[in-house]
Amino acid sequence: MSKLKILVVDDESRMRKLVNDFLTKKDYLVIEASDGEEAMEKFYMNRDVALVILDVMMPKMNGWQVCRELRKESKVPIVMLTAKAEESDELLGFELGVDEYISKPFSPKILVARVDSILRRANKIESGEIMEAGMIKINKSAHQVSVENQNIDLSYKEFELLVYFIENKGIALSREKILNNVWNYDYFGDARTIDTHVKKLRNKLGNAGSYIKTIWGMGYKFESE
Amino acid sequence: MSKLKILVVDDESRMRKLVNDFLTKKDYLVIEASDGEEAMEKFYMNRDVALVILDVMMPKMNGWQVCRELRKESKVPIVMLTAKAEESDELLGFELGVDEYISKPFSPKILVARVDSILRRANKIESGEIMEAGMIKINKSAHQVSVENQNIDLSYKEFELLVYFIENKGIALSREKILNNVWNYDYFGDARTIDTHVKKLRNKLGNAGSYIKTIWGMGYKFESE
DNA sequence: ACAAAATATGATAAATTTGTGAACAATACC
DNA sequence: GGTATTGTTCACAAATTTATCATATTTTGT
Repeated sequence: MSKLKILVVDDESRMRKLVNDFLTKKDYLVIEASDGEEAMEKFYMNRDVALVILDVMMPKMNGWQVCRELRKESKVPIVMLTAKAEESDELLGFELGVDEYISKPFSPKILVARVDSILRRANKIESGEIMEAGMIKINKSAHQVSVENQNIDLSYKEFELLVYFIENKGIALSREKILNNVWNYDYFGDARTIDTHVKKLRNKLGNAGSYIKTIWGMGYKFESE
Repeated sequence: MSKLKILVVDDESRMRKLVNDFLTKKDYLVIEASDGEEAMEKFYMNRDVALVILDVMMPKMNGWQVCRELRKESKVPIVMLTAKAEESDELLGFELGVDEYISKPFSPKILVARVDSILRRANKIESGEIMEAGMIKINKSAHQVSVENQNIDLSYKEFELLVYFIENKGIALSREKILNNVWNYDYFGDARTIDTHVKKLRNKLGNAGSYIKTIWGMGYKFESE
């Protein structure tokens, strides 16, 4: 399996280097950004980022803002680094969907341990990596999908699309958003191509096809209940 | 959706009660156990436990042992409570597959926030902010509306209109204003169109339909009381 | 109570959006 | 190079939403 990408955002280069070193030692691939804007750019360019480490105090766009922006686009796990351990800050963080909250100064070992823990929990690391949604089971590493324990064949794009749907279940997804995430962000094709893929996917999924709901005038939504 | 079960394991009944109270307030169903053996028993009896909160220091079987036992059986998220904040302990915890590590004394609010966060991540909790107005609940990201906990289907325009009303509740809105905000600003149609949409909305909202008040000679106003 | 004005309602027409099948293009596979 | 598979585009039918209009009902001012 290829290395997992981690995006480290901090304005202090010393801090970035420290974190980078420890994570690299643990065989992660680290991408750095020195401010919020750069972070968002790098994130768009690296859609397969597995986790983001975010400093709260930064110029231009602070950590909370970056967090909010990221959450509009993605469920990627977020670890916040903060100087002061204010309880209200921490609560705000959890509301925004922060996954972990580490106050400076921290032990790099702990940081790495928490990163490991989050990624393990997010099933990004090894562990068969099986996603379930209703009667659909997906083995991501084996690129295998089953419905009611019956294996089905999906093409590459169909598979990607289904995974994206399931990773964002319960969320209404516009065609634009789907294009940006499942296709490359610089894809300029017709958004209606999604319709065709959805049709095929629904067909191949059989009974589970109805999990993909059409939201008229808006896009699609996956719901397994 | 039914309540999520949380198993709280601690030998101090005072602590159990404290945690229990806060979690119950947040609408979780709490099961208590006062030592490791009882914890395992209760866990076997309640296979649908969504999360375990575990004190480290306990007689008979300490927290680490319980953790190990649980991990043999299940991937249920585990939160460890510990008196001392020893780094080595924490590292051991992560190795054992502990999801979160909170050192005493802790703020109950933080505990609840972390529990929420873990369950949200585990996809047990529907994510996304929810707007409420009287008996109406709106999950904007899911593009879903419920009245008295019963989901209802709204068309795109109806949804937009309702959101606009609720975002401006208590404020009298002229037709012109509504057109400019819910329709495109360059829409030159009949303002009477709104009447029709309001009618449909009131209809679909059922009992909550009366929240949309007519202000004669002026427009409409949303009020949920 | 009555007329005038405004809103509610129901039916219907118009406009949009989506589903679908087929053609075409790109890519991977022998 | 040829063939099979996958991905994209397009056109048209089907589905759904939205706008319009005529009519009924309600409100207001006198």
